[in-house]
Amino acid sequence: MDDMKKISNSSCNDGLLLRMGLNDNKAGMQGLDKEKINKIIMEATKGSKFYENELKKDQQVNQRIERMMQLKEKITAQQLLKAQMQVDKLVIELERNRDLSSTIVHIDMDAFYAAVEMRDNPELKEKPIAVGSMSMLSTSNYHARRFGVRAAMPGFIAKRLCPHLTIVPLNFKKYGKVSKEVREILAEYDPSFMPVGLDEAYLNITEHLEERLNWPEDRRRFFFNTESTTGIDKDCINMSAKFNEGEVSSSPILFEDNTSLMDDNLEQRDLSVENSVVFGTSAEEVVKEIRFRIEQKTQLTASAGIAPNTMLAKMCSDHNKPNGQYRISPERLAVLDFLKDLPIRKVPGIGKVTEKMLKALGIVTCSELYQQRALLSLLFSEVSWRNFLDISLGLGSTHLEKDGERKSMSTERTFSEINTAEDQYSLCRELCRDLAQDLQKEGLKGKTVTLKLKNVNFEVKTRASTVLSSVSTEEEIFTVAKDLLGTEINSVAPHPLRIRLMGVRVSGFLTEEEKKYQQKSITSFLKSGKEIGFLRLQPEKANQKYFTKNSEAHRGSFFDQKRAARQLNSENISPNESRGKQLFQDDKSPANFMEETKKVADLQNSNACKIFTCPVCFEKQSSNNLEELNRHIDECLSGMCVKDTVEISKNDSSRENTSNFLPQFKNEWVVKCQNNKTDQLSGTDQSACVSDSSTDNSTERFSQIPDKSPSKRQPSNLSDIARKVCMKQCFFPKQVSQDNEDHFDKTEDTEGASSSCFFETKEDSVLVCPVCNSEQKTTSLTAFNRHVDVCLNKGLIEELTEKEDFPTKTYNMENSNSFLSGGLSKGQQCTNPSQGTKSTAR
DNA sequence: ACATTTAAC
DNA sequence: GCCCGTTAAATGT
Repeated sequence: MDDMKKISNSSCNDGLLLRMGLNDNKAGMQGLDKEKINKIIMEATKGSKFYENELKKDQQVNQRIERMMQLKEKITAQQLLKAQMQVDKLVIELERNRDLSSTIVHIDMDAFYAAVEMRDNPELKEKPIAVGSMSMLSTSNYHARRFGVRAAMPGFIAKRLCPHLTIVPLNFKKYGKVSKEVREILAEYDPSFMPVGLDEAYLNITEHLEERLNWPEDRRRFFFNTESTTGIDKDCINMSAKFNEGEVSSSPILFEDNTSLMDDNLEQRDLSVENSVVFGTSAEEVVKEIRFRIEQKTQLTASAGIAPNTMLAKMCSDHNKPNGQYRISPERLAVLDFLKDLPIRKVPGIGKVTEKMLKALGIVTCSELYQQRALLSLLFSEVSWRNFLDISLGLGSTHLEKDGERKSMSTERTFSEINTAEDQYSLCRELCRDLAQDLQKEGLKGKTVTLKLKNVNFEVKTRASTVLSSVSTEEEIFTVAKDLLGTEINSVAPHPLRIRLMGVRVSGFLTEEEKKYQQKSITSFLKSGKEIGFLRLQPEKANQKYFTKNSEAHRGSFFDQKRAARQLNSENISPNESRGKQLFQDDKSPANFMEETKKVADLQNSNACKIFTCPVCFEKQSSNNLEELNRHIDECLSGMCVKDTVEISKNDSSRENTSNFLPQFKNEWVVKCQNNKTDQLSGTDQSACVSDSSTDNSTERFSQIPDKSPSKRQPSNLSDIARKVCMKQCFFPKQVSQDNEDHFDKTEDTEGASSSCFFETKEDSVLVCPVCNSEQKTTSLTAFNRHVDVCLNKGLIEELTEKEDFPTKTYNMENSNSFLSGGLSKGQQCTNPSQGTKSTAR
């Protein structure tokens, strides 16, 4: 299937058109020669919008090549020499680490979809067929290939090449079922084999080979399925017949590969038991066995490659297809010999464009690729030329890594021209609906929505937008996508946007930890929070702070639980008093939480409240939809976050306040801001953010004696409070453990009116440390703060060293700085250690 | 981070 | 008349 692909869209590239020829035309089955195929394709395609666009793309590639050639002209002999030395140093290193000890197998089903269709409908057996539609073919059988009918070719062109072509519609369910059958066999040889699509797989049979050496013969004996073999084309693909005829080692298709002569050609194949065959213990024998079993089980044939790494294995499976296998023995020279004259286009990862670019440099084969290694290192990016070097040395991955988490999900549709905005929006909504469904199936939520459009001239555009709160429902995705669509419609106005394809993608998925937080995020918070915040109490300052804090941090159940407990308490304790030590000793029981949850539910059902005052911007928000309100608050807060960051960089005193008191948080904060930057920050603001974090030396905090007058600690405005609140919430979850939970609860509670405790306390008073719970005589607020600070850090270390899933050293204070900056530089999601601690999510 | 391109099946 | 759908990664800005 894969080398049919190479022909796709390359009607102007005649070099590729006849690669696949099976020269043995059967009686009555005419094929077409290369010129004829080319001519027909050209006639069918020339002048079309599609073709025009192909030409345009081709021009772009040519320009790219031209730029490369200009770059090449400027390279001096000196530079080249230097590059040569550097690259060759690397080559030595690579050679030293060459690993030939693994045995990797690549299995590739022959013309898979077509073969399945032919199996299930004997009428098709002798005919040229293709699977797909008039607009696009997925694959074709070998009869059809003689006419130049390939995968990724539109059906209508295929029909011109081969008027008798039968086009069978796709039936993925069926292919999936067959694929599963094959995979069941493969799993026996490598339980962690790696499927690639429905018709391909990589296996690492290194272990199997070792075990197999001790296997008794009977364990390597397999029986013919006489039923399934009867219907198989004896001339071409019936392995069973070959075994039966005893021409096992001389079979022209299956065993023609020279490697089978190298190690086990003398092996006695035991056919003594009726209708059975015993396979040997070599890699070749294992692969023959696999292919035999696949055919017996599915009546379909497979090709296979055996080599020391995946790249070579894949190239090997292509070498003797269909229904053949090939092995590169695990020796350096065997590898290099295989590559010597191999066209680079045969290498997985080298596509049409790369081929063309390299050809412009006179590179066609892998050995030429090696010869030009120095030049390539000067013309291509590091990743590219290193990859080229690996290719030319025959290096590849020697183990199969299972594919990680999915990174995006999308859906797109091609249709006949749609040019009214109305239709486009409703189509967009439909796509969002489909995508939302798929996302929910996998429980995914993402932060980036990408809209893809292809206009009637086949020009493709993508537009993306990253939002603060992740999206997963139709409505949420559509909200973002429709804006993107609107922008595009406006950009061509007053002309209509004429499109033939639309797609929607969601990416930037939440990590597992983020998901946990998300489950009980702002929405659930406000559902419960509104009871005390919006219904019961006037939006006084203290409450505003409270909400700002809680809604901003999308943190989890810890806060929900604490909040619920506190709410009960708040009914007995007036918000303006007892924020000191008394509060620290309050009892919170799990039962309270349950009660509270129930209350919240009741409240929600009652739908009592319609007008809220936003605790951030103070504007009245009329809505009976909590989600909407939450979104508003979210936006308000994020806007404030950004403003505030700028403020931090400008206002030294406020920055010192925070960094002095709870230095850890600042990094958190910056991470948050960085994530928001494109929405709100200019470039300079961004850099302010980054430098802010990089200059924050967390080790200093222990030695540094803060010298801030209490008045300077006074929060000056709401955003200042919000910042503290935000930072604090990022911080607390990672410290929470069964034991000291309550202490933190108190701390958090205090934060609701934090100024009364930490900023307005008279000197010489006794304060209870919210961390260690001990009484601290404070001569100055600074001293008390310092104590809390040290306590917090101690707690942090203890907490984190208990967690097995995170390397302790990462959170060692001496290293925390580099850890945090490392996290920042990646620009990834919050790399806060709290993400890894289980204590935060219950 | 976004947009586009390349490559794969 | 008629040219897919989905994902990942590299590349350019």
